[in-house]
Amino acid sequence: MVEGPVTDEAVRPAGQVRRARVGRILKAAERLFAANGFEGTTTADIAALAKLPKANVYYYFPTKEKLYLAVLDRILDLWLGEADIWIVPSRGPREALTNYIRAKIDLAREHPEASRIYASELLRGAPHLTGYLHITLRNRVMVLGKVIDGWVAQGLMHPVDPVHLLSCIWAMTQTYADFAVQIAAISGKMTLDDDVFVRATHIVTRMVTAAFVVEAG
Amino acid sequence: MVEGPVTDEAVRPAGQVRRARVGRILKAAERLFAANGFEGTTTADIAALAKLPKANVYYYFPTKEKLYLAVLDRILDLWLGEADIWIVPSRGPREALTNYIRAKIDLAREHPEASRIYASELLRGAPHLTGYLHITLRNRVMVLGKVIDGWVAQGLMHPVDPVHLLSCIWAMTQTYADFAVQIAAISGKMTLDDDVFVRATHIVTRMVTAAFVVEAG
DNA sequence: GTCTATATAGCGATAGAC
DNA sequence: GTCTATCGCTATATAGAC
Repeated sequence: MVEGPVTDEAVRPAGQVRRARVGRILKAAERLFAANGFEGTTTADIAALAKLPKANVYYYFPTKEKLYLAVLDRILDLWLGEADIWIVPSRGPREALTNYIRAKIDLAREHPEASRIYASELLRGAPHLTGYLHITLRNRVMVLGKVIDGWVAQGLMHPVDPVHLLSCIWAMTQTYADFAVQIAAISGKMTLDDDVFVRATHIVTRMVTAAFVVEAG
Repeated sequence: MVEGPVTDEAVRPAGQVRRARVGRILKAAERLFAANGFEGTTTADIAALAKLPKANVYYYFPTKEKLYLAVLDRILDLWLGEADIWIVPSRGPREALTNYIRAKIDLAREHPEASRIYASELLRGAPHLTGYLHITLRNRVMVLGKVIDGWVAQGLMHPVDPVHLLSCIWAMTQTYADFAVQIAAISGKMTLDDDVFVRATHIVTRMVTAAFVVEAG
């Protein structure tokens, strides 16, 4: 209470070290959880990849599970990010869906490890995502569904169940992250290159628009 | 060497016990690996679910990994099973793809745990499936691709890269097994009922045929 | 062939020096 | 705030009785 700035000056430099190390730990954890799953990853591995002593990891994250939840939180922020902004009534369904699909494919290409952790969580029955799935995501789907229903009512789209349409779009776009090794194998490639993502964007867009977007004119 | 049937009679009943127990172990292991992953499943859990002492599991399967590989082998047999028979030149693409998609959705509904174990394996980079992916599956895709290319050459289909078409079909059909909890959550259901699978079959078929099958007449 | 009892290793987590 | 050394537990795997 004596001097205001004291605590600030004492805390801020330490806070920067903290931020940097927490960031390193989260990044290492994301890589390893994506590659090996929760139980398949050891805290020693995470510490080694982050180039920190193991006990230091426990200083910032009291348990392995808390660390995992922190990783998951960042992923949900990504997931709830930009793509949805395209689905608004003012755009036609063709433009909206085209851009939405492009955004989702970009996400799969730029954050494949995030996608894999999310997929792992769903495969296991999503024990840490019940609130997210039943409240946050469900509300999002209902909002997007209203927009789609509106286009249907205007005769711009053929009738379609938004839940299934969105599930299929997510499945197709995320498969290029989650199952990349299978797609690479059947393509005879070692890894997915830009060409694959360009073609993926086209084919997914084509399937969705051909099936549900009413021809103009 | 004294009597021929002796060994037969001595061995066959034992062999039947063996088959029954091995079957119980494999079934329990499949359930648990699907729910918890390889590292998340303990041999004690498997033994308990199979209602056998733990050491008995080790009698039939020398290591946990060998047991996992046995489970995986059964899944690959399922995966390489019936669906592909629909993709033959003599049928038109509409009939072929419609039945192929129906078969894949049926597989997802009837064997969701198998699908989840396979998905887990791909997520981890498929360390146990390199031969399957690069040889067996790749050959299958090349055979199916030839049929599709043939339909394109005949003007029955619009040009399409078979690798992407198949990847998208697999993604959409398997998502109803792998990510069932997400689809249930956004639908406001506790579990996926028959209605969901019927709609799924329709929407996936519609997307594929609308985009790539040339209109008859 | 079957099962109990146990060896051994590796992991999550912590105590305590600095 | 940071790190070394270590604890306690759990899980795979086995030895050996029946």
